[in-house]
Order: sequence, then structure tokens, then C-alpha cells
Amino acid sequence: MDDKIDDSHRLILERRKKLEVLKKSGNFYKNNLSGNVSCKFVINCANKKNTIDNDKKIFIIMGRMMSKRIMGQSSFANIKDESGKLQFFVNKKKLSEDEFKLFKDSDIGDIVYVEGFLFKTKTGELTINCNRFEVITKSLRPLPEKFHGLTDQEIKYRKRYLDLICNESTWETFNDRFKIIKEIRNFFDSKDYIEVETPMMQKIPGGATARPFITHHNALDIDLFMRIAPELYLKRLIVGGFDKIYEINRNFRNEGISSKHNPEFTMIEFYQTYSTYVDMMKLTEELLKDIVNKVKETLVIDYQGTKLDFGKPFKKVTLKNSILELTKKIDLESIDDGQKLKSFCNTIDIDTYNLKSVGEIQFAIFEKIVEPNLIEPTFITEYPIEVSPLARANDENHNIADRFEFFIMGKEIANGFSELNDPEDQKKRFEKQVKLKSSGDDEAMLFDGDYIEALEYGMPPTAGEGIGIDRLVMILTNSPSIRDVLLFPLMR
RNA sequence: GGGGCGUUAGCUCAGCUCGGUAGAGCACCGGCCUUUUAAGCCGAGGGUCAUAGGUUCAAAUCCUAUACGCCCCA
Repeated sequence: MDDKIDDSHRLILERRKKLEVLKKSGNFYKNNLSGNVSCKFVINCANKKNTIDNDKKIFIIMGRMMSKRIMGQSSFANIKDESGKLQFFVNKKKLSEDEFKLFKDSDIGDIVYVEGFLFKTKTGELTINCNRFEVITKSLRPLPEKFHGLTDQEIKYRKRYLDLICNESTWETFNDRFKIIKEIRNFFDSKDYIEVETPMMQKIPGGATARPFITHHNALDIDLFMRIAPELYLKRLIVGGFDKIYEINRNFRNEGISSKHNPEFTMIEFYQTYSTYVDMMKLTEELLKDIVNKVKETLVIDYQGTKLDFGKPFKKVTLKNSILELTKKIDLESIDDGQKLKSFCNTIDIDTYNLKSVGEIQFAIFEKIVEPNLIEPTFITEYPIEVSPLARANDENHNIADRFEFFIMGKEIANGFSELNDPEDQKKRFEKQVKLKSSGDDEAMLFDGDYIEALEYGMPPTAGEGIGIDRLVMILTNSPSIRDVLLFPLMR
């Protein structure tokens, strides 16, 4: 769509003409101007002083001109930089003839230099009285309209820079995103976790059940896989002697695109030795309350009309109980009865052809019936062992894993468990996955012999967890689609 | 994969039922204007109505297909 640039438009030709004039006068993409302060700095300075009019301190600001109101001899315009907006005033008599023409011919969108002292207008607005004006960078294309701005979803996603220029709310969303990530780092750093990096390109994709993207290394002539999770490498590092580690980075999963799924997405995974999944749940609750409080400055937030209270202790329900609570057709007797569960599945449109075990069927029912209804922050525990191939089996009940998942607004936000550190058991679990794969489950895991070998050297008892950053950001920024929290979501 | 909705000027949108030469506001260009803030007033220019077919004397409008997007379902 964007392989051809159309610059023949009259509005662009008009601006190119103005650029030619700038070039002839030597004012051409200047980069030697300096001494500027931010709009916010100017505003803060003014707030500290009462007598702005008498204080002839000169300020220089540089930024994008966002609006312009010309009234013959005098004009007002607004300049915007990263910190905010500020109005400036231009009087014909205060500038040279050339400078005034430069201002008159400048366009909304141009990057400009404004120098002058501060005053307040009749209406009390803080304004720079301009005594020097320059166009630093010519904007050749007109910005979206000043009042309605840019509303076209598609263009917002494809040309995010325009969205950022025009929409304050977009700006706030991404500022929140980066603040959330920063606070997550602060949280783990303050608990003496070490941030590590593990391969994004892997020979055996592992750590999750998902289809990977395939790429190719030319010199080695081997296919590589973009990682679907960092898990198995992070646990190799635990074997290597780290006690507390985390990694925040991208994962890539070759699956459908929806308002909850982007092919590349950001996760934090963290691991801690001599801990259990119960410790991870406590840590998760502490982390989320901390992040929500720091980023939103309250513990009660609104998401698309639903009130979410992070102040209360988070709910905890076992997977089986969550099913029992929501469906009258299944009771304590039938919940472990494969045949009864299967016939129930048929009534709610779940295809049971590939579901071999009771655990898999329970999990399928859970995903279909329960997940969308987990609105408030909720931990679900006691996952079937069959759907938890990397998690430690529970000591009392070998059919369930020492694992939890965490949900908000029907979205899976986190997944954590006590790690399986018995290499024999892990080997058997991998072998089961390989069987699933050969029977047609293309999301099943591959056998990772090198990982088994690492476990054979001995991995201390460890608990680990992954949190989907994008979905968390969606909740905290009240964004209905994952694309709203990705600067450049994948578009066809 | 299935269904629904959408695509008209650089931007935001009318027009489509019921077919008859393409409209507004902003932006841009020219003129007036010394405290505006969606500044104002006067004037001018600006369109492959997503794309390709079809029906028709005549299609932005009706029909079909395709592309892209949004929403819902699987």
C-alpha cells in the first residue's frame, strides 16, 4: 500500500515551493540551533513568579507548530513539544520583514524556533512574545484536521506517528505503557532479581504450546525458530546458579490475530529458587497492587465500563470449582467422568476429538465457559497435569499441577507454577507432547534433550511465572484492543 | 473459517432508502483584520466516490466479486 509515495498533491506542491524559498535563503533543515527549554519548563518558571510582564527573561522553545491564528499585524500560534503545549504571539513590528514573512508562510506541522519573553494575554494565557522566529524543519504534508484530529483506526495503527502528534489520549496510553514496564523493572530490581537476556532465535522452540515462526540462517544453512517463550533458557540459567532472574522481551506466536492477540507480544518471565507457585501468587498480587497504584494513583480502575478493584484480596478458585460454580449441568460426580464431560462438551460446541484425557476436557470446558467470566482479578489453581507439561505435579494429587493462572476481564494475564525439576518426569512429559504432535496437534511441544540434560545436573526447586505485558497494559489504559497498546501492531 | 458493518477532497463527515453533472466544515491559496484560541469576514481552487465487473439511456447511489479495516462468532 505504501510502496508508492504520492507527492504530486497540490497541498504538498505548495509546501515544496515554500521549502525552495527556505533553501534559497539558507534556512534549510538547520541543526545548529540550541538553547531551548521545554514548554513545561517555561510554564513551571512562570508559575513560580508573579510579575511575568516585568521579568524580561528570554526563553527559547522549539517544537511542532500545531495551530496558527493570523490577524493582520498580530498572530497567535501554538507550539508543541514532548512536555506539552505553549502559545506564542507574533507582532509584525517586532520582527524583521523577512522573519514576519517566514512566519506568515510557515505551515501547521512545521518544526519551529521561537524566542521571546513571557507575558499573559487578556484571557490570562501564558504566552511567549516572539522576537525571533525560524522554521527549522519544513513539514511537507498537512497534518490531520485540528479539531477532530485523526480518528481512522487503520491510519492510527499504520501511521502511529500521526496518531501520536494528533491524539493526546494515544500519547497518554503509551506513556502509561512505558511507565508500567519501568515500574515492573523497579519492582523486581528492588527485590534483587537480575534482568537477563536469552535467545530470541532458537533451534528448538519451547516453553509454551504454540506454533512458531520459522526463519533461516544462511551461513549455517539451518532453520531457526523465533521463540514462543524464554522459559527453558531461563531455567537453564537457574541450573547455572542464578537465584532470582527476570526477562522482559518479545515472544512470537504464529496464530490468529484478534483484539487480544498480536503475533509478537511482550512478556515478563521471572524465576525464583526455593519457592513455590504459592509464593508466586503472593508476589503477583503484591506486584499488581504496586503497579496499579503507582501508574494510576488509585486501586480502583475502570475498564470499558467495568469497575475493577485491586485493593481487595484477589480471588482464588480451583479450576474444578470454577467450572462447578458456573455450570449446573456438571456436579461433583460428573466432573471427573470423561464420558459425561464429553457429552456436555457436545452441548456447548466444543470439539472433543483431540481431547484424550479428563484433564484436557476439563481445561477445554474451563476455557470456554469460565474464562470469559473471570472479570475481577482472580487466581485459578489446580490445573490438570496433562495441560501443564513443564509444571511440577502436586504431592497429594498427581493428576494436578502446582500451577495457577491469573485473569482479569476474561483475559489470561499470568501463568505460573512450581517448576518441574525431575528430569525423568520431564522426559516423560516431553515424550507425551511428541506423541500429541505426531497425532496432529501442531501446537504440542518438541523434545528438548539439551534441556533434560541441564535438569540432570540438578535444578534447585524453583517457581516461575510469565505475565503478558500487553494485556496488562490494555487493562490499565482502558484500551479495548491489543493494537491500541502496541506502537506498531502488525497490519496486513 | 463464518456473519455483520465500513471505505466519498489532505483531515472529519453529509449524500446512498427512492439512480439524473460531487457537498459541508477544517486545512490550503488570494484579500481584509493588533489579544486570538475550533479566531472572524470576503473570494478562489481542490475528487479514479477503495478496486474490478454487471444492470441501466444514466450508478457514489442498485447487484456481484475482490482488497483493506472494524466488530462478533468458531
